[in-house]
Amino acid sequence: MAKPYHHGDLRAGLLDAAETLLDTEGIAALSLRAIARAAGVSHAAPKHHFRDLTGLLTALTTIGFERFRAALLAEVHPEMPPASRLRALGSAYLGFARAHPGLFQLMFRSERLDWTSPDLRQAASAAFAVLSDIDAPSGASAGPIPREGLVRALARWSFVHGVATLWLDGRVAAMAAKHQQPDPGGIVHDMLAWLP
Amino acid sequence: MAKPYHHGDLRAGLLDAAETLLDTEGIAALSLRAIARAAGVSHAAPKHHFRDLTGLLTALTTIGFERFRAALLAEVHPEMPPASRLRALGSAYLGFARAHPGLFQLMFRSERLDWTSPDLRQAASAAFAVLSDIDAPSGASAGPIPREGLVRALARWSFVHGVATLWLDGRVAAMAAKHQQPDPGGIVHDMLAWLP
DNA sequence: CATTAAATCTTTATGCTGGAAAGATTTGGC
DNA sequence: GCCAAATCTTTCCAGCATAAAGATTTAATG
Repeated sequence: MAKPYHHGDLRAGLLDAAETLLDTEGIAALSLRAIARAAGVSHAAPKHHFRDLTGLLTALTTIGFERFRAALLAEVHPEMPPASRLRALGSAYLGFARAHPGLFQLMFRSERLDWTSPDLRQAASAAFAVLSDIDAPSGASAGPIPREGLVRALARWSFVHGVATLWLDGRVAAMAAKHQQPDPGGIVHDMLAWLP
Repeated sequence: MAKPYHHGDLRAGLLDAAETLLDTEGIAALSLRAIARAAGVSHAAPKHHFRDLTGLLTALTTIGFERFRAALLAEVHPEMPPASRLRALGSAYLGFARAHPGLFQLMFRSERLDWTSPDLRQAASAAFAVLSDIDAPSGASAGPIPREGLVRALARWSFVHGVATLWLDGRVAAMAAKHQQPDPGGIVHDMLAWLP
């Protein structure tokens, strides 16, 4: 039996291939042609499912934000005291960044995303809501937060995000080496004590 | 008088052209050919001054880190009380990111840099030293910092860097809009109060 | 000053990329 | 069974990075 003309579920196949490629070869290897090759189709086939490379990466990133949100929610439980919730959330944020560095880069530092996509916006917004709703985790995210709370939430987010970014970029390791500290991972863990 | 065969100082000309292109067209427009065109030479001319595009961008980024360091040092004065120094430094960090977003992106989120370059490493290290030396600004950066201080310094750095990153990416504005707050810049400013 | 070596820039070529257009094949509605 | 739509391939164009070879200018040496 030769390869059938129709793939079956090329859309999912392309997203799968893209993620595998992202994990194995890194973000720079994410070309439309390479993804199509990995999925076993011609380089023009993706056109019918995604407008262009940006469209494909935007879809993949949307999935990434959904997984990110799930990873955060999995670590936060309503019965936890607020301080523990905060620590758990920060730890989950860093854990996701470390477990899926390629996806994390795509989500936060890619210039090839279409941020006008409603799906992407919604997924990203839902993930970030987990962070800002930490003081009221009982689904009270209906109304807008007052300015003070927003500033606090953004400060927390900035801190954890900064840690994740500098860590993934190897700055923490470089700094630790420079000051003769052997355990960058432990340092990152200790940094969470400074979470606002 | 026709265009002379030799440029005179093509190395500086290319770096100039690259920075102009970065400021006007954004980081995505930084192709070797576009830079060469802007400098008025053939696309193979840069080869003699930089090994490849990575080499050129690495040199430009090195300059960026030197300017970054100068911008930080310009705002910090020994006679300031430590708390003021900290605030001033954070403010200068954000100010640089806002004033030179393209350069900032190149410095912190580009995959096309050669981090084995001694020049780049030295420039980056010197810039970061301004941040970690804040508690002892009198040039006492000779020896390594103890672990506690390193964690604290990295925490501060992570926070400011996270703020800058989320700000430049438009997340602060998006979050502010979602919660009906009109002034993202003011929010960013207020976030600095949470600096560890 | 003349000659030669080195430095600098251009031309040419290869192979990758994204994207558009047109053709081939299969599926599904009628 | 037939036609339209969906899906995939082939072909084509332009831009990119990089390498190699050639042209031109500068500099060094005698």
